[in-house]
Amino acid sequence: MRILIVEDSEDVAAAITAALGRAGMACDRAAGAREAQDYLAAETYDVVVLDIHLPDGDGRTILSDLRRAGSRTPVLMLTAELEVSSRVNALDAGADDYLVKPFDLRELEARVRVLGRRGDSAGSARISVGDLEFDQAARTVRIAGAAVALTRREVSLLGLLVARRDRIIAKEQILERLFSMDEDVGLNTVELYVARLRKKLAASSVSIVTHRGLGYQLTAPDG
Amino acid sequence: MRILIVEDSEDVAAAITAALGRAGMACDRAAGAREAQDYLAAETYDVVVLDIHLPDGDGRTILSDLRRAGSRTPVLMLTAELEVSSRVNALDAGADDYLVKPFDLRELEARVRVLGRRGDSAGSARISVGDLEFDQAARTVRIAGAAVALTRREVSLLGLLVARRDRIIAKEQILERLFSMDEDVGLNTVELYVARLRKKLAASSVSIVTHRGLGYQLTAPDG
DNA sequence: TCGGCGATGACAGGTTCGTGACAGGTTTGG
DNA sequence: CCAAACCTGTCACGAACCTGTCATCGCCGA
Repeated sequence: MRILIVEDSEDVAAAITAALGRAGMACDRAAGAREAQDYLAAETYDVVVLDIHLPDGDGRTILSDLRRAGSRTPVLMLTAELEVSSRVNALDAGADDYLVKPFDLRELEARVRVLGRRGDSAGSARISVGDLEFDQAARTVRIAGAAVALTRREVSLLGLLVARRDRIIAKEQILERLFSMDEDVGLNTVELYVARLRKKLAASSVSIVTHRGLGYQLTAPDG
Repeated sequence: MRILIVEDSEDVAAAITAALGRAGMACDRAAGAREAQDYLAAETYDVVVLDIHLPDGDGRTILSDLRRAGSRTPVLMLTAELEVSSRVNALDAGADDYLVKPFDLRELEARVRVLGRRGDSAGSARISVGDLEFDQAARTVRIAGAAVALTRREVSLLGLLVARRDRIIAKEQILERLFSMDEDVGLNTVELYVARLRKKLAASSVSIVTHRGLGYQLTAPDG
């Protein structure tokens, strides 16, 4: 899951990045309105976390520009004000959700996850494919009921594959969803994690199929 | 378990904090309505103890705001009035329980504990995992029938783990549930208590598994 | 058969955890 | 009221583990 955080405060941005990163989301951070516009033009994000107050502009402007451009990317607004008016403003401008500062990081994480799921058609937090059960919230994986130990990155990768089962995902897409911008990582890394995941899922009925030049695909027999 | 106490009287608040603290609950205190709103926006609580009479507003207002915002956090109201009307008011506004002042602190503790359990899916006050029995009310732990001496913090930690057995709990989550706002404690402390708990539970069949970068998980063989 | 993409073992670096020792604070018991 | 015992949280250091790069080899498709 790829997240853009638009927030001028260094500390707040770092805290959000850390929390979401721990939840397996790849976060890019823009410190201002202009930077945010650039990122949004260059990349596709699953969710945008947008501070309403920015040094070089208003978050609502970014939001309405984004919507005018036809983007439906879910946006969660951060507002410092408690007034009803500002939250009505935010929702009117096209935000999907809002949080009032100061907020609980876990709540932010939960809401971001909810928004991120909106994009996928997969609704539930617990998904089964073949004899494999994937619990997104608990970040646990079971094969025929038996727990499998995965690392953070492996869980993230499996989450991607499970969310788009039977569909082919390009390696570049996986890279983008797994790593943030400032993690300069080679494409080979994706192959590596696919290999590691395959090894750990060897006992399962699902398998990760390679499509040369296209990407990877998670499949289950009869599925 | 994380508790918010909204009470203007210094003495009463201190007494409640002490009593609940002794029972292993991490308590924050808000002296007024405004402060309460801020806390509620910033943190997630397992239970809110809410005085109906506040210097800068009515507790029922806070409550109905909270419910309108979609929160299901259990709320226990404190009321000085004996009339039926006020208790109906409280429950109508969305309170889960109420107590009439003056009240017995032990009764308050018991009711708060009951409300706290509502949030976890774990219904009973006595839970067993493997050969381990955990009694939340008495705060006692037994391994195959033999009592184990745990400190307050150790019991709280174990309670968290037991309530979410088999699920992975992030270290940050544990920290938030174990300590209140004004206890500024490092993440390392969680690791420490996990270590201490492991030592004391060495004789048990359950074990606390570390998932690097993800959190801890309580497991029992065959289950 | 050839070119190139993907798979995989080995490894170094960095991060996260585990744990003993210690100091401050609190409770307990006399 | 004092002292002893105990609970608490910090620090520091070492160990374990995760991560990503490299290099090599296999395998697919043309």
